[in-house]
Amino acid sequence: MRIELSGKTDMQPNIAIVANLIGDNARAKMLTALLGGKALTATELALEADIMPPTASSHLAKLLSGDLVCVRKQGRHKYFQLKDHAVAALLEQLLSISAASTNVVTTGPADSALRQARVCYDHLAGETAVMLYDSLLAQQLITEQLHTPAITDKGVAFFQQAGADFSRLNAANRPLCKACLDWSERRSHLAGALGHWVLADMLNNNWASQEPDSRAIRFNAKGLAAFRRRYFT
Amino acid sequence: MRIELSGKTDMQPNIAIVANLIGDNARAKMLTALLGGKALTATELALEADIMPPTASSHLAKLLSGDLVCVRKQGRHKYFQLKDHAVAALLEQLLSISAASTNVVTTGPADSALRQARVCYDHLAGETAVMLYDSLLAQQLITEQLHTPAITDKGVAFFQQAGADFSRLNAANRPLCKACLDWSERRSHLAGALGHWVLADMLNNNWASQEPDSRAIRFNAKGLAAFRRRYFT
DNA sequence: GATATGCTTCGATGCGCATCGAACTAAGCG
DNA sequence: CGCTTAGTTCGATGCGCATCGAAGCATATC
Repeated sequence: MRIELSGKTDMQPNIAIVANLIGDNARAKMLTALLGGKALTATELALEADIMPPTASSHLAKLLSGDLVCVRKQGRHKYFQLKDHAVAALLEQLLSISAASTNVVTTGPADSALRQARVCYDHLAGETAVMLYDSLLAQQLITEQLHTPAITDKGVAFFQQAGADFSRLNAANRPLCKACLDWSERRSHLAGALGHWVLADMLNNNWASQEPDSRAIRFNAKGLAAFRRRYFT
Repeated sequence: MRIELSGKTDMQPNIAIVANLIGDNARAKMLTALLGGKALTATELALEADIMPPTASSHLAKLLSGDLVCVRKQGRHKYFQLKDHAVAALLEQLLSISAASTNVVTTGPADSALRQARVCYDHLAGETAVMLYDSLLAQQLITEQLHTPAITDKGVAFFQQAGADFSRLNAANRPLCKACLDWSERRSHLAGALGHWVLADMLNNNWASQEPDSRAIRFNAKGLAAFRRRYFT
């Protein structure tokens, strides 16, 4: 019969609470693994910290309630990442003091084609998709808040000129813009109706094709040029 | 004599060790007390942390071996202070995160005084310090690149005229100019040997004084005028 | 010397919490 | 509708460590 964290009676320095969260060996390993910027699943983090899944789960729950990490659910996976830049900065400070060596996690398969571009459900994923997402953000064709993207007026004009029919896109019973967490890059790429349109469009234009028996997308030379010309300033 | 901590065989993240040191709330209280910049004796720290001297002694031994504090012996007194600026910066980072997480209302007068001007280890922090930093930049007494400040020739002349002895400042085993991130303002202020000199100078001139049992700095009327006259065009 | 004060070491105690196995829920796959 | 995999909850266990009283040093003052 314990009082949960919400009922912390004494206003003790929360600095101790935060530090104590990082102060556990297993949790520290998880956090340093997350410092790479990539989102990792609970089991990957368990592996990284050399502990069993139940233990990891308990630790992650604490890190969540301590606002050091956040989580994005996707299917039966839960991807964890550092809450914000302040947490990352804090960890870097700690590292600079303790001068520790970090072991980096290697994510994703060795298949470089898959890594570069592939189909994710109905939209483009992989390194190319992540770069695309970043470029759309940089050109302010979309904006992002709390990992949820939205199209801008400028973006609507841009995609209309490219041939997108927003009356149909909006009619679809699904969000127009959605962020999907990339399997190999562990970063956001564009999903939703608009993400689907981008993929369908590039396939229709014969800029690229899907390899048989694979999710890999292979650009042809002319198509890659056209793709770049359109989306990368 | 124990060699436990010194004999950490595993190259596991020392980050956990350091964080764990801060993670105990008695130790956290001591460290935040030391963030005030004053060297404190073991018993004062025990009082600060609300523990008995034996407990404090044990904690201080750990903080020492963890290189978070250092000690100066004088007679039968032992004065403790934070080891270096990195430790102070780390603590401020922690404060900024834990302050954000709990975000209890309370913008009381005590808080606003702290927000305005306070001691950060050995230099001035808070709104006033941030404004000072900006003013020094605007007058080109210092320059900044990638968040690392440096003094200009004009700045050297300025501070020399104000009474600073650069032969001594440079002799100190620490950088002359350093940027410290302010937790309340989220912007840089001046640290390093020069930052220390500025604080020491204004205290010596009786422009301001440090409130007892607090990190807050309170200007008197004449001092504030003098401070403005010197640093703000 | 004697006495007081600052600090540390020692030993005993007890709470906190990290850990894991087993059982359970959730989400795909066929 | 089973089968597989991801993740969580639960209960039991045990180690770590913060804590304090009492005694031991050390350094002062008289």
